[in-house]
Amino acid sequence: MGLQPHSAGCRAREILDRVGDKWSLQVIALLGERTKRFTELKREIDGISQRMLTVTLRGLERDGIVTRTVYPVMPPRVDYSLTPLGATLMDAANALVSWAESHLDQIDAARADYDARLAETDALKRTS
Amino acid sequence: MGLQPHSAGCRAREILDRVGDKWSLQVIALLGERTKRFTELKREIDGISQRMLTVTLRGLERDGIVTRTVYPVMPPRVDYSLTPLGATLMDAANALVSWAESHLDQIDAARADYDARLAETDALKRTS
DNA sequence: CGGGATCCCGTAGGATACTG
DNA sequence: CAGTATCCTACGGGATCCCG
Repeated sequence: MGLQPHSAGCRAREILDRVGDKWSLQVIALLGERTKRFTELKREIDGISQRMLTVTLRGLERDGIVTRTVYPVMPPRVDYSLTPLGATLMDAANALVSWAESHLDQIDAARADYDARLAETDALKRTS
Repeated sequence: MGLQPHSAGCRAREILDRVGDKWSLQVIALLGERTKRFTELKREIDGISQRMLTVTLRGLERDGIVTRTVYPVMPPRVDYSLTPLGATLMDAANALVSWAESHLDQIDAARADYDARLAETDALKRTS
């Protein structure tokens, strides 16, 4: 189970192909709170275009992660919510988010360190 | 903690920016087995170009997730291995991989269902 | 309001050739 | 062996306009 040699690559790929894009996890997170409308999501996700919100929601709906409910009224009203499957996905994603919250500072430190060493190396090259 | 409303979006983004790319998780998975050489990784990761393996490894090294050890011999020899930080990331990623293993069939089913309904709807349109 | 249709661009990433 | 250097293309995704 888990990150195994042979199967891991492809399985990990498959899931990242679905939720590894720019917006899916944010949509899932917000729908995890409660059912929301299109405009509500758009307002809460900073920087998303309506096109990408539509595309993202369609993809999640197709994968059975969110449900889409259309009310035939004027003006139109569409509700989105997480399916049970979507809820389990959100739980799994939490592990990564938690990891991020507790280790991102270490990554930032490692980066700064790496960049500093690199700059130093480059400086030596220019001297020679 | 976890996938929370406001912080979730950005935190989730930050981690996906680092491991959400096409190859990082596979590299991490393989280095989780043991220390490996460049060519070894290239041989085991199907479809990766040497350019992308280099780029991926550099990024992971910069983020403190893998270490790079160069032996000054001819021909060159470079070993890569997971850092402790990288090991914790691998553990976290396992949650997603496990989820994938147990739910990907549900997603495939949902997709087939969605596509079938869509084709049906389109057929009706063409009739009218 | 909740999209669909177009146009457009930046960039991730593949193929290939060269090097210490 | 383990890269680096170019070149080039596919596609994710933004901006804009239109429509029921």
